[in-house]
Amino acid sequence: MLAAAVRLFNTRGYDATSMFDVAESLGITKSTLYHHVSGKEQLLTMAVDRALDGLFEAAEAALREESAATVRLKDLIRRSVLVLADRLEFVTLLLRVRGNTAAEQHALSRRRELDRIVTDLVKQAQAEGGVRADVDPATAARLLFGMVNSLIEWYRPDRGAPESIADTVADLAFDGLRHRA
Amino acid sequence: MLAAAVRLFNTRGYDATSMFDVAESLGITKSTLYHHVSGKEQLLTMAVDRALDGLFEAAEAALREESAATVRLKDLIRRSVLVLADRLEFVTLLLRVRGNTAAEQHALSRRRELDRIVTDLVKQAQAEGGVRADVDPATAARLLFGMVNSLIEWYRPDRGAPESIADTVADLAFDGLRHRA
DNA sequence: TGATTTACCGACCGATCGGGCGGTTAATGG
DNA sequence: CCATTAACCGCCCGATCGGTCGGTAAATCA
Repeated sequence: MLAAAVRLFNTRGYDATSMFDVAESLGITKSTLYHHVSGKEQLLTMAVDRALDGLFEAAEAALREESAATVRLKDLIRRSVLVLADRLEFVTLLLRVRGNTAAEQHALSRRRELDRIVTDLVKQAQAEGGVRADVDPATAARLLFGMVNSLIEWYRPDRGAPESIADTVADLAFDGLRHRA
Repeated sequence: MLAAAVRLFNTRGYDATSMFDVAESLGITKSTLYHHVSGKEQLLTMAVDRALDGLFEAAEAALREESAATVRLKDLIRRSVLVLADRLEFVTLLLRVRGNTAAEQHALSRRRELDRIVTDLVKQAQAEGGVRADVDPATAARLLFGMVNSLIEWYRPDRGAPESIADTVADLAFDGLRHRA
């Protein structure tokens, strides 16, 4: 049910999707839908929470590792890509939230916390000499996850296994496009 | 007037912004607004066209250069960042269009054409040996512009000159995060 | 000056939306 | 077998939306 709603939210947009549309796609009436969920915003909240929980688990797992910050950073990227691929539709919805309601504001603040985690990790990796120090860590973190998050715009399960995409992304992030002899 | 509308569209979302909101932010009534524009969708169309025109000009200027494909690719990235920064709000709106109306479909198809241009350029750069050949050119193009396009999520004029951001992005894209001795 | 155009407004319309209410059928459990 | 609960529906509501219309004030032009 949540999945059906999220699919509609992503294709038509959250505002443009009516509760009637959601109900219809499930073969039930709007009244019945309201018997199961408390309202439209709850569907949104459940969906973005599902996305955020996955991303936080990925981040925490990467941070827990006992390896150099540079290695943990690369792993954070890889794990994030896997979550993106696994919970594609939920993360898609999350990344489109603009913060008009209290629930959306809360989602945005959790996203900012993720941003802080990544920025800190970049900073540590720079300090230990694994990452070039001539880029602002916050800028690097944002560009990095701009690249990762772009997956929601084009990734489809038939375009390769998540693991291989994750490797490509992490590899490209660290070594760049340039050919090396 | 267009600028005011686009600003509202970006902060509250296109669907969530009423024509009354747009009129109010201009200090006029809805009727007066309709005296100047033909409808809500026209505002959208004008805005995304402004963004697309800029991006196409950037792409064509980069393609016109008489240099190696690798250099042209790097320049395309740089020029695109400059357009993003210059027409930030228009591009922001463009990148959020989901294709529900005919006008939005048209915008999406122009975006896909840009994608093709970049993919082709990556392919040429790989053929001449300037870009590593072990990544799928379409994937590389999408990740690359995922990174570039993420600017709309965080770039603010006070966060550095567009030119320096453009250099950072192009540099990171080609050489990666890794520190080199 | 008089005529025409341009900018502007208030009032209104049909459609759609999120959500609520009262009631009915189907399942469950003692 | 009966009572309780869960799943379901038709119908309705108040609010809001994009857009229209008839008309007025101000600018422009002959």
